[in-house]
Amino acid sequence: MENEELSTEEKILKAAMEVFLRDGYDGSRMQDIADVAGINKALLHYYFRSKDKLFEKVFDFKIQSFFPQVDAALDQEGPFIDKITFFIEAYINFLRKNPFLPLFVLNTVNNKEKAEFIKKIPIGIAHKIIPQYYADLKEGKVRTLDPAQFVMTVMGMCVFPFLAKPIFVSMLKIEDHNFDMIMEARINELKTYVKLILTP
Amino acid sequence: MENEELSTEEKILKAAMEVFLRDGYDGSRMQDIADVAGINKALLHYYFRSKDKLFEKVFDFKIQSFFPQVDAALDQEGPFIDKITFFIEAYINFLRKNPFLPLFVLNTVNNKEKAEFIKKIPIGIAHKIIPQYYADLKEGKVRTLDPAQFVMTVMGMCVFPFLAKPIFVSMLKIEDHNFDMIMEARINELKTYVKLILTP
DNA sequence: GTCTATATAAGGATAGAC
DNA sequence: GTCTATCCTTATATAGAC
Repeated sequence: MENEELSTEEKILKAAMEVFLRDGYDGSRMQDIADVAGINKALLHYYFRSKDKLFEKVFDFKIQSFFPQVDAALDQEGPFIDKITFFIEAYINFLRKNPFLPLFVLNTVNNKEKAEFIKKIPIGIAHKIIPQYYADLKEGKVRTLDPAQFVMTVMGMCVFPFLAKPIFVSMLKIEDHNFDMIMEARINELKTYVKLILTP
Repeated sequence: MENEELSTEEKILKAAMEVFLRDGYDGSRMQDIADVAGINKALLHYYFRSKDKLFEKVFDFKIQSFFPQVDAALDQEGPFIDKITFFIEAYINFLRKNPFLPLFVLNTVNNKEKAEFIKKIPIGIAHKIIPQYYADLKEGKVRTLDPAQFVMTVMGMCVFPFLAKPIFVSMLKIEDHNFDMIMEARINELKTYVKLILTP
């Protein structure tokens, strides 16, 4: 809580990220954000005018730390299988540090008031990945499958445990602090899965 | 809209399901539910006392139509691989008819006010599936892997496209009505994937 | 820039007539 | 059981002093 060095605007943004990600837009209160920031409610409006505008700033910031970083894993040269395994590692390691982000993003794009936020999401994965798949297919390096289905599968394998963490913690009877270890181990488990799926 | 035959209580429940599943607990308004039900707000409280109580009824009802039906796929005898492929088919076909249910459940169990609702979820899959996996492993019928990780994977493969539907519709540039066709095709695609992962 | 006090609106819940 | 009218709390937003 070394907020001493942050400007008021930064303190507000930091607090807003914490509260919006934890409670969602509808479940968040401006008063809660002010409390976490250690300032009063009026200042939120002084800096950001409205709850909507503050939320949009938080969403923009989080999106920019999310998709580009993970998509970058797809940018380097190499065979399709390598790109995918690299993506899995980057994605899960990012989620281990940002476990609430997936539900936050999914709620936003599924919210009828916020549906146009989908435009803010830079969805590079399909474009970057699918041509590479077909190139490798021609060379016999990968099995025949539907690359769109495969992309959905890989993303789901990575993200879902973070979304359903309370259910898995309860179902598998694990301690909360064990969860991160399981996610770390999951990286290699998923690499094995995708190699089995992709190798002809 | 043949609500004529329904009792008032049933009309309210039906409307509450629609609104709570679409907008979430925090995003839902008692007035919206009353409007959808075609009655006035006071009647909601007459029948269900409070928003919390109404929500709990909706959650209970949906959970009872969800987990038991899908878990039942795991109950019949047979090899592990067959159970999994049967589960995939039952699960995806259920989700095609209930596309909003996953986000609704995940938001509920991740909501700090509703976290104890996790106890209502009958999580049979781990108990039913993991012993069967080890039995088949001894007979050399399945590859060595971590069954807990595998369960998370299968669930994620099935559920995630429904959670992220707006993103995939945008990313893959598909029409909204094509989505269901893709999910239908997904059943066989996923059956192939799990066979590749599981077969020694 | 930061605070306290307050305006204004929204939404859950209830009272009371029919 | 069903309605209209209203209460009361909560929450966003603003006014104005410092």
